[in-house]
Amino acid sequence: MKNDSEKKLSTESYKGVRDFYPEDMAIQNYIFSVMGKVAKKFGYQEYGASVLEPSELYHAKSGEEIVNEQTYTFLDRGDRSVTLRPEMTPTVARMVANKRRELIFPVRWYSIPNLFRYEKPQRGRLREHWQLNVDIFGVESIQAEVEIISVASEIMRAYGVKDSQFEIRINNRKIVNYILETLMGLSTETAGKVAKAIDRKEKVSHEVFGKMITDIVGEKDNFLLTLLSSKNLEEFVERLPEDGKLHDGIVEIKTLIQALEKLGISNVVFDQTLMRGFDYYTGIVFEVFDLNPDNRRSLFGGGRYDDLLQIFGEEKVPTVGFGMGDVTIRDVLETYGLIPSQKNSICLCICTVGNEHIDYAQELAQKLRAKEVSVIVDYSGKKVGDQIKRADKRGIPFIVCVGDDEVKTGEFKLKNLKTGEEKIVTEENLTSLLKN
RNA sequence: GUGGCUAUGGUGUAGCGGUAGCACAGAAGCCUGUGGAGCUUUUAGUUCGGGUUCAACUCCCGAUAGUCACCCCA
Repeated sequence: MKNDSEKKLSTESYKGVRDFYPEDMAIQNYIFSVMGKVAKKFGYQEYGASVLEPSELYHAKSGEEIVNEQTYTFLDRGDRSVTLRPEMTPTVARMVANKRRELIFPVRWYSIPNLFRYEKPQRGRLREHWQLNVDIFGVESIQAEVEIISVASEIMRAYGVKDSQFEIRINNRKIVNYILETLMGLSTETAGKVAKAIDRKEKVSHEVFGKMITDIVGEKDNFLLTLLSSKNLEEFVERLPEDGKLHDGIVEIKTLIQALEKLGISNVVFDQTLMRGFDYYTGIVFEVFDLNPDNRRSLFGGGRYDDLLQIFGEEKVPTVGFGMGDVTIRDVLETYGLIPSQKNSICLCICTVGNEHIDYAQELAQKLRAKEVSVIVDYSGKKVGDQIKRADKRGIPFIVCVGDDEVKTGEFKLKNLKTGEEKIVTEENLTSLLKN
């Protein structure tokens, strides 16, 4: 029981998470439905899993720091360490590894899980978000990249974003890794730092970037700096030394660009500074980039990670996939004005004139519902004018009034609240009119 | 995690060391079988906790939340 000294409960949601009121939920559902529709069209099947995973799953792949400081991790009552999933990839890798011998490869799967990270929230970076994950397992050839990038492109188009409004940037981690580790002889750790620096190249000035590299490598490296400043793929290739491994990497990029071009996807560009984080990518990486002049930014991306299932002691399974966050895409759709207005799911409001007809109205409503019409009854007892006003405010397209006359004759005046138009109808043709 | 900025009815906003205004939204009515306008009435607020002061929404400190930059970005 409450008393005056008791503090009122806050109506705010938990820090960093969102409430979805019906209007927001409708948008969220729209965003998800487009994702699902496109993924299914490409033959991807939906899967799901619990938000809870044993913490070890992330220790195996991610660094200790990320697991300890940026996840929701706690002990359950049986002293097991549990983590709210911060990403879906380990989960899906686990699921694939678990059924490795039963699955028919290539496996095409998608999911739209909610993910958690324990971070200081700010705009566009919350503690809970949803992310479409699309992955294809078991394809070694570049066709997997062609397919996955097609899915990504098709989703953007399905939202109504024009090809001219975004571009797909691609790079090949094979080339970068080979240059850093084999040609330059850097340790895996140092190469990682350089990769991260390269990823930031676009954000900092030439001088600062040069200094960043010099600081990590220990001396000024003109070869790397020149290579990274290449304006296009041709220039990049010219500056590369003759080497079979590098050649293979370049061929992959060229093949991919040509194959996508043939599929009508021509907004693909090579970007030697694209890194996509660091850890598990082993080949082609890509990123969908918003070309909006006011707000040029990376929207989402993915790539090839062939070594992932190894943490489960399984042999490698070549995999290509991407993740697409709901917050970013929602922002883009808002910016471009691409969120369709949501239709009210309620089709009819039955207004009651006098309380004695409420039962009749309820029965009528029930008959209409049996025919799949969404209908509510206004049994407030307020004046008809008020009932209509409320129905209109709710965005309900049609009303009928039920009073003495209607009960007697069985005829109703169906009123369209948008146009104000009224039609006299019987109970039978009420359904057919409302279904249109 | 580090630093900056912000916090006023449900929403959006004024204001001042001395009685917190406005607009929209909500409720009631003008109008007991047909709405969208108008008018009238009305509900509702200084994020929380300390401090300075005769007096704090205002100044100071702390907490919380939001936001921006950095860090990180699975």
